Amino acid sequence: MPELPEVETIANGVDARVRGRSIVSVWLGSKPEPFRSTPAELVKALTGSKIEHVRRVGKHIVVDLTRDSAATRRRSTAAAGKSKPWRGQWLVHLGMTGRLLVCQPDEPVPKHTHAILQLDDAREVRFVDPRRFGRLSVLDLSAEAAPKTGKREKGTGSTDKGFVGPGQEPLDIPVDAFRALFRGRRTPIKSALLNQKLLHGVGNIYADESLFHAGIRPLRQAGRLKAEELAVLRSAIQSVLREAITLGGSSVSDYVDASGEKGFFQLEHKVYLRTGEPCLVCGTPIRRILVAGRGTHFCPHCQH
DNA sequence: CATGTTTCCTGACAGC
DNA sequence: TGCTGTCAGGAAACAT
Repeated sequence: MPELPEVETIANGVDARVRGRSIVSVWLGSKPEPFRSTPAELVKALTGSKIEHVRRVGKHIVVDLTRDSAATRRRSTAAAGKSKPWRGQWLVHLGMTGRLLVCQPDEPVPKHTHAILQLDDAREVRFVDPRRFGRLSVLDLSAEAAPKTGKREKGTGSTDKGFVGPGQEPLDIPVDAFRALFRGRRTPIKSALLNQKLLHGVGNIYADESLFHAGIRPLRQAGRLKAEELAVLRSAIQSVLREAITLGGSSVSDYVDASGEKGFFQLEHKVYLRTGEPCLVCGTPIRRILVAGRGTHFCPHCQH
């Protein structure tokens, strides 16, 4: 399942392949689940737009778009010659099984393809998602300034600067801010790590792996961890995520990057999906419990 | 507000 | 072989 390292790998791969290209046409499938914006809004924002940049924010892929206002919009009544380009963003969340692929047009279109963007060099960006937990949406950043109150960002973290995600970036957060996230929380630290409104980007695999590296049990109350333990946990999260990015992510399930390549971090997993197998540090069998409805793996000897 | 529980989906896999 | 039942899990909706 795509978490921060997988999304980063995919976003970088797509960026390298399509940056600077324009979207000629858009096809959307008939299943409604993947569309967080309406199909009309998606088509309107994407068609004719230029892809300026593809990057990761939390677990989202953010595609920055521009379009010359003069070219496609009705002639602006005000300032005739010098209209600013329209700006928008395409947000892609891959959910559990989503893929964002850059393909040649003659490659067969797999089942569960929900969106195809045709580029000006004839290649296609395809969104494929069998389980349909993924989500596509668009933001109109040019319109953002005018509507004052009313539609706030409602936790999705969109501002006039565009999408900033629901929480803090695990790789950037200072240690004091990291500690503050968990202050007073009674929920298990594993649950808190999965809460995207606190840190965004960490999912089930990297929560378990980080807690193992930090030597902290997943059921410890988040607000009762010592300052030193939280500092260690933050470092563990960052080193695990960076290592995973370096290796191209974890290919469990059917994850592949933008060109269909698998990652290799799954070979480095110390606890995830190793239930009953010996801990690689002490040999104690890895235990599996359920926390926040998620399979949770830990070493009862190494983690306290 | 904080926290826990249910729901959405399909593919994979166990068991018969 | 092929059917049925179970399960996984991100995030939002819903319940407490």
